[in-house]
Amino acid sequence: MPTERAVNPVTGGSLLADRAYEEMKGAVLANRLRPGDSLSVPALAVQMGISRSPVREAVQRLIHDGLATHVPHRGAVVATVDLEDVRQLYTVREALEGLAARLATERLDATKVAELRALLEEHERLVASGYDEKRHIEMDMAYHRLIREVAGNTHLSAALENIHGKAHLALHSLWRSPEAARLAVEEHRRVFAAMTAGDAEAAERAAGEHIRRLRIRLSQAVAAGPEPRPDRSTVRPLPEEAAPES
Amino acid sequence: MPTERAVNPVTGGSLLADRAYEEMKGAVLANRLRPGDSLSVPALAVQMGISRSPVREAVQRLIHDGLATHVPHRGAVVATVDLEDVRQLYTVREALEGLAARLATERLDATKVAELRALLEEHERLVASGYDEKRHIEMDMAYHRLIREVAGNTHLSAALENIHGKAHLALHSLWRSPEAARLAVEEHRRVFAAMTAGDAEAAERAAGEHIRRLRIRLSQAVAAGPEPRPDRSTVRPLPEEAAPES
DNA sequence: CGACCCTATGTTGCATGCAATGTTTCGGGC
DNA sequence: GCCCGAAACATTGCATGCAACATAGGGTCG
Repeated sequence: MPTERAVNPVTGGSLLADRAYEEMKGAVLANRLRPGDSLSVPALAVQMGISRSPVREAVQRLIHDGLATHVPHRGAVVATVDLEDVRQLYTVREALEGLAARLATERLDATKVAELRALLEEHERLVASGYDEKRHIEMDMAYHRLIREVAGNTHLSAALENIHGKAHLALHSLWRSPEAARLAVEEHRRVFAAMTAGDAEAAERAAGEHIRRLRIRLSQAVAAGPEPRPDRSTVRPLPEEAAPES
Repeated sequence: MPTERAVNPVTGGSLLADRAYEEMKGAVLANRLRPGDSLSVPALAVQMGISRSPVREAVQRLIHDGLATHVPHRGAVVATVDLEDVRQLYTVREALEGLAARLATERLDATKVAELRALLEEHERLVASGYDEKRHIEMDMAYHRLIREVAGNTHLSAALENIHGKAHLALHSLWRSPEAARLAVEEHRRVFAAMTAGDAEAAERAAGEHIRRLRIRLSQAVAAGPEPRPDRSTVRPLPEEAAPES
């Protein structure tokens, strides 16, 4: 008995399944739900006050995205990414980001250059003025997103977006570092330079190099000592950002 | 009231949703369902003698795979791929197949070399002895599949598999050619040579080149005169391979 | 003859019931 | 105290009902 039904503005925007998906995905990417946490369809349905159908759909999408795995009779669990996964993920990402940078270089126009520069400079200011994990990640993602948008290849974008999601998940459980943020921006700057110089080959190399270095730094950090990860397996209420109880 | 229920051997093998998905995917890839054909959930459910739930799930997976698109209140339709899609698809595929070839080269062992050689030679025999569209496509897919299997990168495989599906769909609606089959095998042979020589860089280049040439040949063929494609939009019974009515 | 409204039809997304199946736990026997 | 069996429990996948909504088609009125 839903108190009120979300209206469907034709282009499925606020369908329950979508909202459930977005909410859960957000929780996973924001590390509010951690690898190993169980995703019980019935429990989540009750929590969100909706039926199991849309929740089931959302969970299946998460699984399809590689953000969760399906454990036969124990509900789905948030995916656990190990170091090998990360290596593989970044190997693919290296090739794809390189390609994106090359394509983007060939399609760059003044408007996009300005947007890229603005993003980059804001990111540089951010990193220079202390370390804000959340903001850094946002800026980083925005930068890469803009590049693949400029590249203008639907299928490349889709593939990259998948990789990004999983990579993001990996970062959460394995690593975080202020120093890395600085290096990331520096490397972004290098890709930007090659792109605005119109050198597609160099842009491709720089972008690939950026991801490769990311992978190496990540491996080293993990080898040195992985983040402690408290193991929990029970369902908790989705930790809200700040939720007035209704 | 299903006459009999498919048993679930834990590792979801013969679930109704899976079977529906496989059946529909097969129909699309085999061109029995063509771009533009409508996929009505209720109709398909009746056809297969199951309820709408698993069918709905299957259709959503197809959409997620890019093999179908969602038209708001008219049911889903088999995706239509135009030339631009193909170009984009093959651009990405070029990078990924190249990467796969490089990785595979680094992990090759005697067993895999033998398997590759066997596949290749069978393919050469096939092409030399006339043209069998179906068999050619099978061999081609098997070859690429084996390479990405040897490459041993889960996420790369997943990405490539997606691309493959859509590319396959594109080939059906746009193109077929005996000459192309010959060239494909020849280029496969070149990749194989580089791989067995242990030259990962050359393998990557050869694989990329293979896909790039494919893309070019495809574009030219389409420009010269696309295959006639009868437009149909009604739901027909899934054309069975050879179906005794029950 | 054309524009318009109104109904019939088809699709969609959600809720819910249910049987099969696997897991976990708890109690009893050794 | 430990092992084994059984029942309670949770999850799963499928079937089905249903109300909202959109489109198409036809009949009517101007």
